[in-house]
Amino acid sequence: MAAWVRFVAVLELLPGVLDSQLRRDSGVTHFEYFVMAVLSETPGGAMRMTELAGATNATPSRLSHVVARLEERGYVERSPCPENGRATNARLTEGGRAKMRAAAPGHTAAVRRHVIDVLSPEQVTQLAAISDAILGSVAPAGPMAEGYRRYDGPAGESS
Amino acid sequence: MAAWVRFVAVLELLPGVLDSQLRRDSGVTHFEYFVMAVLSETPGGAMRMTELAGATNATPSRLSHVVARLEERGYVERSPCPENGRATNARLTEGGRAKMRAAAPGHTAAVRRHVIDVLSPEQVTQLAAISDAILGSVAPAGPMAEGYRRYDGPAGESS
DNA sequence: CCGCGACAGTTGAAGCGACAACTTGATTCA
DNA sequence: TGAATCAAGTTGTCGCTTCAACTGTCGCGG
Repeated sequence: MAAWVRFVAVLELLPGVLDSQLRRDSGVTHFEYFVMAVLSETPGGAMRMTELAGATNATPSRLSHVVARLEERGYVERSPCPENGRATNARLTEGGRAKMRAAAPGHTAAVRRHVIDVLSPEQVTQLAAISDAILGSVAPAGPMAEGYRRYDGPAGESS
Repeated sequence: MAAWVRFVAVLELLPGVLDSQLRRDSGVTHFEYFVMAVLSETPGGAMRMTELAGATNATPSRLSHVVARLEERGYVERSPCPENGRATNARLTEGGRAKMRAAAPGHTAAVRRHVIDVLSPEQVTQLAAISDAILGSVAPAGPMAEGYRRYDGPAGESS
């Protein structure tokens, strides 16, 4: 029970801290940053909306709103998929890539300072296993099933 | 960084799952439930707003809005503090207590199903320690007291 | 006694996310 | 072929959180 109360506090506070840092320093939310980070790591530079929604653990609706805002600011471009008339491809623009380059150092520093650096290497490993276990019970019941699994294999370079 | 990506997914998905369960089964949000839970555990049954904000990791503004909604629904009552004219005491009503009794079983079951039961006892202990460490860097003045700050500026080294 | 700053809490506007309804393109099958 | 069905996204609305500004109170120095 004590563990749960502390964990709830983390769930409540940490997103706000990360959001604040990115918004203050770079004018983007953490989720916007994460969306652009995922896009910046795709080989082709473009990704279909549903796939992007799965990779970012977002509902299609949320992703649509966010990408619309990012497009308005010139960080992302949307274009209808040639092969699939109902699909849409999202692609990071050069401006979006520049925004990422500018925002990444501050964000990674914040993540390290608030999470990674305060944990021992074993605790980081433990956190990965714990997160995995929780995701296993939460993701199937959540809005996005199986989406997080695309991060199972390789160790990504995001954030 | 693989650990971080998984943890971000948990931060993104878990609150939504808990919120959904409580909202669907009991018509309250997770934060509303948490506020009432803290109130229900106070010896006197009442608590100052600032103290309650600290205990629930919320900003004064957020707590004010939430308590106003809870008061409208008859779950909480506010009364000016006799000793301190500028302070306000929040107290759980009998209706609020009944709401808690009705909502608690489903919520604790959800917490167990999605978090506690999928972790080993050692992992629960590890999660408590990890949460504690993160809280230490995220809420420098401590979440149970005032002095809660959202972001205290860049202090780390950029890589 | 009065003014000034800090404290406790509230309020209103703006932004973001959830939910549901909708549009449009693909698929299935008789 | 053509209607029923499903999939991919989008949109509109509503509720919650945040931010800044505000009201009222306490404490203190002059």
